Amino acid sequence: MNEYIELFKALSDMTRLKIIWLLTNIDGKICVSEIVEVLEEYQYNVSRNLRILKNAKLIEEVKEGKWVYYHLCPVNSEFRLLVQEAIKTIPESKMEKEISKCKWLLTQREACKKS
Amino acid sequence: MNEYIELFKALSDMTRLKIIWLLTNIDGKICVSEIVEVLEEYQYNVSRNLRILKNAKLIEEVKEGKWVYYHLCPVNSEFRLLVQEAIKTIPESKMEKEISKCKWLLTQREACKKS
DNA sequence: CAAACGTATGCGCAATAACGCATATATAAA
DNA sequence: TTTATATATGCGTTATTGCGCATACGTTTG
Repeated sequence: MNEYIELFKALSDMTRLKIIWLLTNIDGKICVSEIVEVLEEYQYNVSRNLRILKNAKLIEEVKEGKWVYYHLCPVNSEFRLLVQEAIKTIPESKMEKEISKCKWLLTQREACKKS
Repeated sequence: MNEYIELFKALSDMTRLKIIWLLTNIDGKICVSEIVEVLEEYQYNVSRNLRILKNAKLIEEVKEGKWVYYHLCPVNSEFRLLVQEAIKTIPESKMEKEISKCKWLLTQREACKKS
């Protein structure tokens, strides 16, 4: 049972749920400093919560130079799939400020690559 | 967002998840003393956790004489539906002892009514 | 190599949650 | 009306979690 408890515990924190919600909705990867800016949260808190999400096997990290990108783990069970679908139903209106800021950030990121 | 957090928090405790799992799987109501016997947990802990589940709007109570029966709340959102489906996928093997004992108890309850 | 940038983490404190115990309340049975 | 049964809850203690701060670590850039 502990895996389920750990998953629910990981999701029962505002910062962490927002991170997972972001990753679910942008359907891609995002790095620590981007999350920091999007959520307006201290870097050390974001890092710590990312670790908790990683331990709960919700996200995985990919290092790219001095950046660490995080993305959702591939779903490996019906249980996880349904929970992820549930999170997907959380309406954008509850996260409005964050998601718009995030989309802008991702645009910026693309712009950087091109220049 | 707080409603989602509260729901996940309610589910991130072993006793509470077991209670919800039981209610989901027996698809009916169950009273406090039955849960106490099934989960082999102190009565006051069961009562307290039932209150937390009730506050999270996961369960409702129905008083019948000196007994208080609890059952799942009717689902009122896509989110809640998916979470409930997720819990349904938690295999019986993880709760084997509890569910068999529970089924026996419910049989006993029926037998009591008839006699 | 030094400085700058991005990320992670150890430490200590404060808030919260869990739990054991005793007891209160409510209903039913004797 | 006393007693027994079922459930709930206040109190104090302990365990867990979250967070701010300082700082360490790793990579890149100058």
